Amino acid sequence: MTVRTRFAPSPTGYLHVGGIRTALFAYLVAKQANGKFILRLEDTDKAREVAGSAEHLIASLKSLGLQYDEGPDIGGPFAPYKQSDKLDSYKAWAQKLIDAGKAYGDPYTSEEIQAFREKAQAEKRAFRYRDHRPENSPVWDGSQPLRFKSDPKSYSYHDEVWGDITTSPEVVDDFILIKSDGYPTYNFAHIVDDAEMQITHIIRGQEFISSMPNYLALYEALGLELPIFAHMPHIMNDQGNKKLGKRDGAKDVVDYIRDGYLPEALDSFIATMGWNDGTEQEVFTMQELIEKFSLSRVQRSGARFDEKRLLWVNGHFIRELPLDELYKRVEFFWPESAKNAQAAYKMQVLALAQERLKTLKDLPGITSYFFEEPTPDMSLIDDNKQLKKMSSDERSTLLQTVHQELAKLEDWSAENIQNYLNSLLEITGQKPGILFSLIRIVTTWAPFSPQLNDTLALLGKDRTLSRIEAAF
RNA sequence: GGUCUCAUCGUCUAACGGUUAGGACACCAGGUUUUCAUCCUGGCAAUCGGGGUUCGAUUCCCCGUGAGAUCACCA
Repeated sequence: MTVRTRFAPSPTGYLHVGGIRTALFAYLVAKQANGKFILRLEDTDKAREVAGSAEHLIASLKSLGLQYDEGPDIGGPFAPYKQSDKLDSYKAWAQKLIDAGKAYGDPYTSEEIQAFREKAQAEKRAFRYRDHRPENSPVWDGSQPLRFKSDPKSYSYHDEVWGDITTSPEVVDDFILIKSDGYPTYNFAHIVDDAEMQITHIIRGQEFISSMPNYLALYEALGLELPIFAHMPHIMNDQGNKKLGKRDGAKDVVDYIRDGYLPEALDSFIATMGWNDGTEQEVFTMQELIEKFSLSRVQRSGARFDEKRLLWVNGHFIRELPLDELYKRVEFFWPESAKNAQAAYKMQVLALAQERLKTLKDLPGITSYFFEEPTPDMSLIDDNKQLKKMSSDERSTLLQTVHQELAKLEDWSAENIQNYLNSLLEITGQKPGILFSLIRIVTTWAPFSPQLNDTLALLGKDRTLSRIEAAF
């Protein structure tokens, strides 16, 4: 049997790392079994729907390389992949339940139900709809909610990450199958869809565990075979006291891409929050994730989101990238002033910047002086332990000597510059800490830069000399 | 409150009865004749508490404690 997993978000907003992790795991399970990964839009709550979010969800998945095999925009053998397009199908399944006496119309108004709920609360007992189940419910005409007629009993099932779970009878209740607006609830629709779409693994967030008894009751009533269940622990906010949510400022995953994070870094980082392969490997390529991932090694406790670690993983992947590949990735991250620069020159700049990048967005900050004349910042000299001791005259004299000597240099290669720089130490009688720092600062006016000889070589003789001269 | 669940360095985690409790991030120190980064070396740092079971518990059981999820005509 082909493994078929799905990611089934509701189009009510963006996707943060918690949501994308569920999608990633579902993707990995499908791919490692040579199966299919399906995207299904659960848009049954018209009030909460946010315009454009379906497109945004799709873009988010794609930006992390989670390409699905079937989905609302690309179709597939079980189309449509959008719940609002298949209302008739849910009605047909509901009818089976009605015919079997397993579903009935709910005669109460929501105010009445609210009153029941408050009464139960006041009496400090759990509210259950089925305690108020009407004797003779009206024939369901679609204008009232359709409820499932539950049979309180204990259920046992296996969860790939939580193991064997047994539920108690009191949590089974008469939940709503179809709302009075004609749309099915998640509780009903997802079961119908998963069955129709032949989904083999239900991989979703932990918040659904508590509803499992109701789902199990429904599978039973519908005569459906149980798929494999795997509930993912939540990713927690950085205080570790709550599941990560949009209210805590959980970022949209495409914002990470925009901020210069690599998709492969995000995938590796997200996968290793709550999962590891049992070895000491810390980062994984997508290919490795597909090979090594297993639901049974998914952690049961929620992991906290640690941005510092993400930053490290990202830097790691940036350094691993071949230069020409990195060049393609940074296309939109160059400083303004690099716009008209030659590709070959930019490539050389990038080579020096590569190991310094934590995110692609850092690029302008560490390369701008290769493309434009830097603005002198005297605090760099004043704050330097050694340089601040020199008078400006001494500094000026030293720079003039340096200028004079470097002007003689014919072969402006990094290697030759290094040799020459070394002899300059003898000529001037200065310590490297003073001489090299000074040259570095006046040629870049940046708090840090690559190795001096590389920097000067790339800057070229003319620019180097004129920047030194400007600092006399 | 009911139900379900979780608990190892600050953080992410390894250990499925026997280890000096391992790795990584972060942090600190040193090295790579200047800075930043990289890289290398070293350091700091953990089994929530209490009872059992066992020759031996991070690991199994019980009780606490703390934490999370959920209790909608939301998904």
